[in-house]
Amino acid sequence: MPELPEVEITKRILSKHSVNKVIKDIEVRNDNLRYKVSSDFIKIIKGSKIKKILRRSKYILFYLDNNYVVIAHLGMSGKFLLQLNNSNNLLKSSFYFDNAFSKHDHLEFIFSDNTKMIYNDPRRFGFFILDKLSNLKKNKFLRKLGPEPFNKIIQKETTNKMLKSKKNIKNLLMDQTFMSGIGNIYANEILFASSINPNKISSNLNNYETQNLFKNIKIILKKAIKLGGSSIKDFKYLDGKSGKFQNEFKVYNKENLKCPRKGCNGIISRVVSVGRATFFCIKCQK
DNA sequence: CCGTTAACCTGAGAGC
DNA sequence: TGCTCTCAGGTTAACG
Repeated sequence: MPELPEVEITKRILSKHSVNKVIKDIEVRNDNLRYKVSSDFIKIIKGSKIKKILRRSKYILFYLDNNYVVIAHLGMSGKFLLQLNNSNNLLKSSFYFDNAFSKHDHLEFIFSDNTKMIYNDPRRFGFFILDKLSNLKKNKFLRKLGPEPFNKIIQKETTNKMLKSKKNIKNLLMDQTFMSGIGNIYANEILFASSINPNKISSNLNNYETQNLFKNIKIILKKAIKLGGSSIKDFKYLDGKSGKFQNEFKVYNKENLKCPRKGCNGIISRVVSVGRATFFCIKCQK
């Protein structure tokens, strides 16, 4: 489902409702996620309190008071639902399908105040693993992640890496070891904003293009977070509201439409690169 | 080491 | 209606 902005929004909403709650019990309805939910998952978590929830790249980290951290990834279709005490309805506090499929509610975290946090994931590409707080930096998944896009001090180092890469720039942006958090939608939108052709080989970018690209990475992601992320298909969040950034898409899913750039009357093309739909204007993205 | 491909999985929508 | 086909916000093992 989600890229950095959507995961950030999910994290914020979960933080608001689940921090400082004690996990009374966990019901694992289906442990067959991308990685099998470990057999001691319940044992270790049960009775602990969620101290804080952070995001790293597209991962959500639940810091427990027993020195363990739950590392969750939402894959393509994962989402959280919250069931609050004072309501019979699920608070639509994360991305969900309107006709939520209870058959894909795989994990249910039951808090001591009887509110619930449910993990729903039709495609089951998401996963939950546990690690000790002291081991977090060495964690198999977290250790290979590239820097967060908002990290100011890494730009020089990242630029050097970019100028050495023979990958095309779109695939590089989506490479989580290069920089973490950008997925298919935002890679397309960032490159349009930067007037760079997604097929351009990274090492061929000039100084202006790299500077401009870094600037637009921050602008686009910040704007997306501000607008509550992108809700495509019928994903919604927070009391049934949708994210609003999908209304700002310039090229994603805009095949054959007119290029929205002022003065450019090109047509948006769709090509497939590394198995992912790539949208761009051949006229103004060089 | 590097870059690309296939695979993991379910559901929606298009076309017949 | 129902079948088949394609596509979907991600990651990674395996391959050349």
